[in-house]
Amino acid sequence: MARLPADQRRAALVQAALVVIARDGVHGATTRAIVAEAHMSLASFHYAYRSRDELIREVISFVVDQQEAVSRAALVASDDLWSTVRSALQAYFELLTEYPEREQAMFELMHYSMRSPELGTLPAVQHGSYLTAARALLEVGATAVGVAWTLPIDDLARILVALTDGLTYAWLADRDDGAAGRLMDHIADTVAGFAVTSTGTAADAAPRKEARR
Amino acid sequence: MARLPADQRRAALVQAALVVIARDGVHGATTRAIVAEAHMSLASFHYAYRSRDELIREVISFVVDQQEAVSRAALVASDDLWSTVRSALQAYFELLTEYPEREQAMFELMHYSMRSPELGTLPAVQHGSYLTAARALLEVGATAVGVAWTLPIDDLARILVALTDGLTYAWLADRDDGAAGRLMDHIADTVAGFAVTSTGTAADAAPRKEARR
DNA sequence: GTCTATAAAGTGATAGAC
DNA sequence: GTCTATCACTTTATAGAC
Repeated sequence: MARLPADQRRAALVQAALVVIARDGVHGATTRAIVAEAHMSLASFHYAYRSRDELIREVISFVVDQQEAVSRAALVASDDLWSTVRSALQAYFELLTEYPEREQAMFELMHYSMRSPELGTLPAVQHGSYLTAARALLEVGATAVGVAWTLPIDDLARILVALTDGLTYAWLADRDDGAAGRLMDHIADTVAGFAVTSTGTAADAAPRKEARR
Repeated sequence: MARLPADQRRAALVQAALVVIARDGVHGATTRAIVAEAHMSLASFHYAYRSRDELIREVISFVVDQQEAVSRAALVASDDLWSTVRSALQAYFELLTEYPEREQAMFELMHYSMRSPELGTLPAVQHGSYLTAARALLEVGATAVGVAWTLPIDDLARILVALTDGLTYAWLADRDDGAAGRLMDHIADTVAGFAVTSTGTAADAAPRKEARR
């Protein structure tokens, strides 16, 4: 194996670990499986990392940071609020259906952190980053369409995250695309239902609302 | 160790496994840890079960069945729909805060099943039982108060389950009781918002709705 | 820095005495 | 039916040659 600077080797191991975790779960992400994925020897692993836990810790930190960056880039405001939310959800859902193992890996990493006394603080950070991303989406959507929220944006962000987590969990369990679509419609309804036009009072920023049912 | 009929020994091992999984996670639920919890020898385990996986499979079946029974018993209709939903959520939430490890164990068991080709069908079953429980709650609540739903009850059940999963997940991550309470208020709002009085047309079965915000 | 070889401990499962 | 003792294997981590 070529000689690599330590930090570059560490980065390669983090990437390999992500692949293995997505494929085999956190449980299957042994040091041997990871170094095989990275085409390294077992000793090289312990040259770069003191222990397996130290690597897993860095994997979690990495996905938290990355998560924040990705969701920030996914914000593209449509012409109306409902469509903005709905298409953002659709984009996420398509990512989910294309790489289900990846989303499942996120859940598993979170549960792993919760079990580790040393990593116990990371789930709150990870969830906080989801809330931050949701708030950013809501802010962009609101200013783009010119509406305000009828409840604290932190509360609305939490509702949005809860619904999205539930959507992910349900789809991972039963893979029902149709039900997922109807659930996403409802999520857009919910968000749009909390909007009022800045000037007027009613919430006609949502073209779809709960009609057609 | 006393001589036990096989099925009784199997039941004891399932219970012990649940304790260990709640305490140490699915990963920590080794055969040795489980028999220690059950005060048995390692050989007794393999006398009752062919393999560890066979036990885990039965553990999952057990929690799915139990889950269905528990939620069926928790249905006590209040005077109005909003309160019925809200108090059912509160009861669940208090269970969650008292035994967080138990709820986390449910999630972990589900993820474990998803990774196992042999157990791959169980997550859909487990999720289906959640949906069934939610539908039962909605039916009891509706008939007790005399309302009908403005969308298919299966869709509403899915919304309810998604929100509850999201509630659980968020609280496990950040342990924010206040935010959880506000989220439960919103869930009750959502459900009540889909109700219409059987005679009239408006949905004044909900005393709280989205007001006071 | 990178490798092979190996230590030390843990795992699921089984043999065989009682 | 229940036990102790042990097999065969995998795990993380390290020693030491190069």
